Amino acid sequence: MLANLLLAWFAQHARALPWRQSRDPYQILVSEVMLQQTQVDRVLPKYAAFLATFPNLHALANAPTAEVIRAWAGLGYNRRAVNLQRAAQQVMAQYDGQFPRNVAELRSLPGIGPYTAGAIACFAFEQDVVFMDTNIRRVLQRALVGPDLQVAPPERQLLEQSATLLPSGQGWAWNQALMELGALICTARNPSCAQCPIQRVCRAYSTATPPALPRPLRRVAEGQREAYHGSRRWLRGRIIDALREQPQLSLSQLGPRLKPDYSAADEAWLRDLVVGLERDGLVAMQEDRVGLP
DNA sequence: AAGGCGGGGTG
DNA sequence: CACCCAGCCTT
Repeated sequence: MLANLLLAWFAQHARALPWRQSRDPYQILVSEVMLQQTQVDRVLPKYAAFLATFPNLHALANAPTAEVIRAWAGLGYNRRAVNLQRAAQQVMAQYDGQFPRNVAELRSLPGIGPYTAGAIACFAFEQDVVFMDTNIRRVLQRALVGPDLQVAPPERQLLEQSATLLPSGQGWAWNQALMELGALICTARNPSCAQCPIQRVCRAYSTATPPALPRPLRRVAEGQREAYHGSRRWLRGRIIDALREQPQLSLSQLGPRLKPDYSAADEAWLRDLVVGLERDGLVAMQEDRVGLP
């Protein structure tokens, strides 16, 4: 019953997202990696541009890594760009350019974990496999367990239930629909239970507690708003951004772009950041100059 | 089992 | 501000 309700709703309300129109494993791979911890709305414009620049596996595998990192601007988690290209290169080298179809082999590619391997097997090759992401987890927990997300069943258990509920031959629609419901209706905050197609069979709905009262207004602490600004993560992002514009920079050129009062005494600090980026394959250093690889 | 990794949007 | 977002990798 749950599956029937969910799939009927999905057939009516699914967004026409570009990666849903494709079964090309390369295009699916690109979309899934971009969507790791990144919202659909932010991915959409980058996705089209990326595929225009790197239309197929061959183009991506053979591109300068610097170009791939540039195409990743605005998406965050820049290591994903490096791993995506390495995955493309590995498919070319180890699989003769033909994507492996099973989850275990997909899982061996860099940057492809349990979720993405399942998603490619399902969304590109239309296999009846189950996997977990933040939307599927929340939807299944609410529907099958109840409203309290604090008492989380083991991941394995939710996956088993998903596999049991999955209508044979419709894995693609089942997983897409779970994720779509989580994105549009069964949201983390303020879910739209009134519009929910599965409310009749949802444990969280039948035992739903009234919506929490609005939080008391916090005092706006203007002074201490920034914890992220100036952090290591932020600095790494600034370095990559600078190198997207300027192919090569010396440390003494780079430093002032991160820290207005940069001096020679800061070089060890800056070098540590650069070494970290180098280890991630995001920059290359030669002599005293830094650049995208 | 934790922490690191980007960046922007939302309540 | 705290939280959220189609996770993955290293330690």
